[in-house]
Amino acid sequence: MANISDVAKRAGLSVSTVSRVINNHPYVAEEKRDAVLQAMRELNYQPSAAARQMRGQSSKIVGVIVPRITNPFFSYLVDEIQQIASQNDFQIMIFQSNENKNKETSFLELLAKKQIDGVIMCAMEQSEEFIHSFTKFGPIVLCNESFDGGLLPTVNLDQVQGAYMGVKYLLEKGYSKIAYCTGGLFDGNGKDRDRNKGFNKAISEHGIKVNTEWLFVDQHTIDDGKNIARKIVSMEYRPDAIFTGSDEVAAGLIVEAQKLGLKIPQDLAVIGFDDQPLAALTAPTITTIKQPIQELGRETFKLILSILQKEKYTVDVSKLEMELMIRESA
Amino acid sequence: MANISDVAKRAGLSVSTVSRVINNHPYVAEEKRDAVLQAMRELNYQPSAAARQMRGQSSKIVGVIVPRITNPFFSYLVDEIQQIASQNDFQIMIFQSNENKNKETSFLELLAKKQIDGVIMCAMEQSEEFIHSFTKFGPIVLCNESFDGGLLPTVNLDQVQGAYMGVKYLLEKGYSKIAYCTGGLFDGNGKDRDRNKGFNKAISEHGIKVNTEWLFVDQHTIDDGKNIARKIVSMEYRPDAIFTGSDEVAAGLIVEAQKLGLKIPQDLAVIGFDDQPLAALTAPTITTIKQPIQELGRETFKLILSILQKEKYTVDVSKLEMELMIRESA
DNA sequence: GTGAAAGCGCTAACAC
DNA sequence: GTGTTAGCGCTTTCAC
Repeated sequence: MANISDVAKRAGLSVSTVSRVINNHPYVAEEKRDAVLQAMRELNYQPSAAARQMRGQSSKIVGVIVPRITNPFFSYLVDEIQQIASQNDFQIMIFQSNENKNKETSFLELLAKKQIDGVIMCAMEQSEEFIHSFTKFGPIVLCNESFDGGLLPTVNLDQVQGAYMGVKYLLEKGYSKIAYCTGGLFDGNGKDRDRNKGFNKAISEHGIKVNTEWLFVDQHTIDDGKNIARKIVSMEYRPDAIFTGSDEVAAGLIVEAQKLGLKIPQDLAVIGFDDQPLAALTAPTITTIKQPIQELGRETFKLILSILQKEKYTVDVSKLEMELMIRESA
Repeated sequence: MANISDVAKRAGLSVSTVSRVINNHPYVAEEKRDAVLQAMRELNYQPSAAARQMRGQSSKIVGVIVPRITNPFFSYLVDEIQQIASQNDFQIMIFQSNENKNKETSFLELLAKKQIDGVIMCAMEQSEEFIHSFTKFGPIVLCNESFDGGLLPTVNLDQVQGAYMGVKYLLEKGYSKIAYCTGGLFDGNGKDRDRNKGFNKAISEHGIKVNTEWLFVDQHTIDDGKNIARKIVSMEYRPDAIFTGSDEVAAGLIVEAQKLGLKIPQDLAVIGFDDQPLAALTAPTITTIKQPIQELGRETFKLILSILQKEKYTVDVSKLEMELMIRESA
């Protein structure tokens, strides 16, 4: 593999001139620039990323941490981030934390090792302080997640509004015995606390109370949804609607509930979250909250890019609105 | 950020000794090793990946090219590859070719730039010779795709058998007017040629002929499936079953065909491919061919790892069997 | 067993 | 405008 001095020799010039050409520096005579370009072509020269990194401290790679890439929300998000990164001449390195603290840490260490320039976190396991301590090695931006401390730059969708919108829709349609299901816990901190807030807001505005028996926490999968269906069917006093916080859970719930004799939405209205493709494929199709994934990905990447380039960038929040997709399940 | 000589100074030893410790070389006195380890800890030292790469020529990153990560088949495959890579202390870099030759090329160039050690290709756009020309920079392994030339090491599932299995099942159930849908073209070369072969084999063994009107090529998405449903409904002479080669296409087809008044499977039996989660969520649920994605990912990574480490590895083909998942749509 | 020193390929002062 | 050269942080001979 040819290196920079091979090119210099071939072009009859010095390595610095070659370097200038590679890096698009001004003040190189047109003809010499051409000579260098020609030599590069002839030798099939590719600058070594490793060497450049070592000098320039930049790898042109941004890391992206997701809980699991097989979750369509994240695969679409990663898709979007990758597209815009590639437009900006960056590669992305995807990492699945699998909700495991140590895995997350080992990935953050790539920042310290200078293998990546920055990290976009779409999931966090460690504490805010711990994660923040890695910012001395490079920028870390949170995507669709946040810490209360506000130590880290964040691009967030309005989850309060998302949940509020869905629950309010149910209430306005006349449902009043609303069950609620979340991927997190039903408390004031932790994951999905904003959605909890939105749910509570809609409920209390309507002057009704939360029935704690109808609260399902830490629910994520299709199978979780099926389990919920079984539980609901076995209840004496049943909810007439459920806000699930996940299309997968909603799908499993719908399939199983119908198998057990419930009519959707007559006996039980169901609202999902994300507007995944499957939401339009079940029978009945799923009414759901659509998150602006594309804009979320774009804004997040633009934000980290601006930090990397030491520019200022203000996230355009107006693009990040949730949308209620009304279908058949509610 | 501390570097190797900071560590050396702190430990009162030379950089070479530190380097030996980092790389687990023998012949380092126990106490000195401990001193080094201690100094590393105290300084919070992380060896610079860039510098190591430049010397050692290895980045511990394997690239993976997929057409699109949002396709569940590929997100599950990538998931699996990532898990096993991480067990072997490798990172993976995912790249979406989006069926675009230039994008593919720009990724292969990362090999030349030594940014990645090897490439797993789950999709190919350029010619076999062109891709093969990059192997002088590092190993390239094909995953679930192949070229006829056999220039590149490949891990393949038996697609002939997969399609044969599905079509034969339809024939044995008494369907005889079989439509066929493929993501590639219906020819002897190109993508999905093996599935075509399997389809032809089953059909001709049964002594029937292919009706070219019932052939749908280049079909991938849910919407494609819906279109096919409309076309079939508008036909005077309709097929009574269809092998789709994709769960997404099958799902779209099922939803739309029912909307148009067809009964599935009575009027039209449908077989998908992949056994994606959605196959169990539609009504009726989808009979489909399950590919051993996990094993495919594992074997592919093991193969490229063995080449990287200059060891011999023979792919265990017995693990790579397709499976017919019988549900309701056929 | 350990250390000194020569690079790996590149960039960026600095000198001309 | 262009060339010379000193490192970036690391590994690896080669002496000792």
